[in-house]
Amino acid sequence: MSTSARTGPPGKIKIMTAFSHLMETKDFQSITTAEIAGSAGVTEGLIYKYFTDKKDLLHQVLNEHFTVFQAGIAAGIATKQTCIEKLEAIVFASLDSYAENRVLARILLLEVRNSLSYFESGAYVMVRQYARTILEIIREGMETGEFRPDIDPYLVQKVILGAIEHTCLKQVIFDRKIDVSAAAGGIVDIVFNGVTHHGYH
Amino acid sequence: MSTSARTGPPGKIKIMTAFSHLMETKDFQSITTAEIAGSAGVTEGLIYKYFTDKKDLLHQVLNEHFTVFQAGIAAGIATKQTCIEKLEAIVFASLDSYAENRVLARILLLEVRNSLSYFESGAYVMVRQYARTILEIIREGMETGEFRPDIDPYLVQKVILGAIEHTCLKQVIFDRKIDVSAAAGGIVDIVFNGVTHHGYH
DNA sequence: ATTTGTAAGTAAGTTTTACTCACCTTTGCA
DNA sequence: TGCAAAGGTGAGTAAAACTTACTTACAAAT
Repeated sequence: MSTSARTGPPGKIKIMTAFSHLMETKDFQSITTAEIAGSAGVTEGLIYKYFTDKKDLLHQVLNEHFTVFQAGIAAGIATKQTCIEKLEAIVFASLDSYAENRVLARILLLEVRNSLSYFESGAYVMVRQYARTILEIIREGMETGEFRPDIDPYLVQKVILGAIEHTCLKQVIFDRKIDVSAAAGGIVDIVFNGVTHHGYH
Repeated sequence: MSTSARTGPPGKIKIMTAFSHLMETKDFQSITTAEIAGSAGVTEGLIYKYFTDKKDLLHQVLNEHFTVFQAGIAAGIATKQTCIEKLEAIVFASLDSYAENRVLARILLLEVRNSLSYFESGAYVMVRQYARTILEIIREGMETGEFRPDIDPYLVQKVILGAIEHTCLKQVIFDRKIDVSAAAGGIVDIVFNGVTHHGYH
């Protein structure tokens, strides 16, 4: 939970932790640089010593949170053997991270997408890596025969990512709880088995 | 394509069309009120005669686009009989609308979520209605036996909505084309049939 | 020990931008 | 014809993001 900004001078760490804390209750737009500086106990100008932009601060804080997120995902799939189990673990770990870390979820799902600079940031590189991990598991599953050979792996990836994100969206926006187990189980059931009856093909 | 802001005085229409046009190439944040006014051929103050806020302008423009979107959805499902067909039509029509109207897609998928005022706007009421339509079709399908009775309809709704949105996301951000038919077909195939093999239950 | 170079931090601007307000102008209509 | 109301203007304001010139701490090298 607590932002461990190990790297950098104390001023930078104070700014990042203060900002991250403010993001728990307010949206990015309505947090002012004066507020960040005041809350961090530094002067406003110092922000621009370490961050090119207010948005750069946002992206660096996201980067930090996402690093922890990535580690959680990696730990979640480490012991799993089958691709089905791996994807289950990723869905669960993702939902769990968003549920546990609302700042991460809010930044990633609500705040960064609107500006192009995000897609040039280091944080986005990590997000791409995360998405690629999912894609590769799907591909592997198609090779091993766990998954149908006639599906488009990119599309499956998008369905899974979209399902994860959309499941959290309302909860993140309105500060509601997420039943992680139920949601994760439900999502993988739908994506793996489909919603129609089968057995009579 | 062209924004038909039938309602209201000419100044209001000019502002909305100008803003909508600007949204094709720039993101909300980087469009200034001066730019909007200049592009519309009116004075800056007039914006605040018809819109409480810059964001209110965004929401009203979204409202307008979404009205057309809704009509497209309604037309898409009108002739369909089964729930499966209806959902297919909705997925197709949604993807098609986002592909055809990038401004709608960008506002809805990238720009509005970050502020709470959106969720109090009239545009959001329409979006909720759209989501509810999907939910009701799923429920109906469960009753008729088209869909499994043991699924969570809310979750299915979120998977479908998430899949639609995430499929468009990259394309909307990076201005790429969407193969609507392929994507729609792929999504419904995954959600209806699942990605694993079946027949041996 | 003194110099020196650099990183950390400050404080007072500047500029931009969303938004306001007092004031004109046109138009329908009693 | 008068006049209220709606449409529209333009100068001004406040706030917030960002700059810049400056000071302080501090480590290493001479």
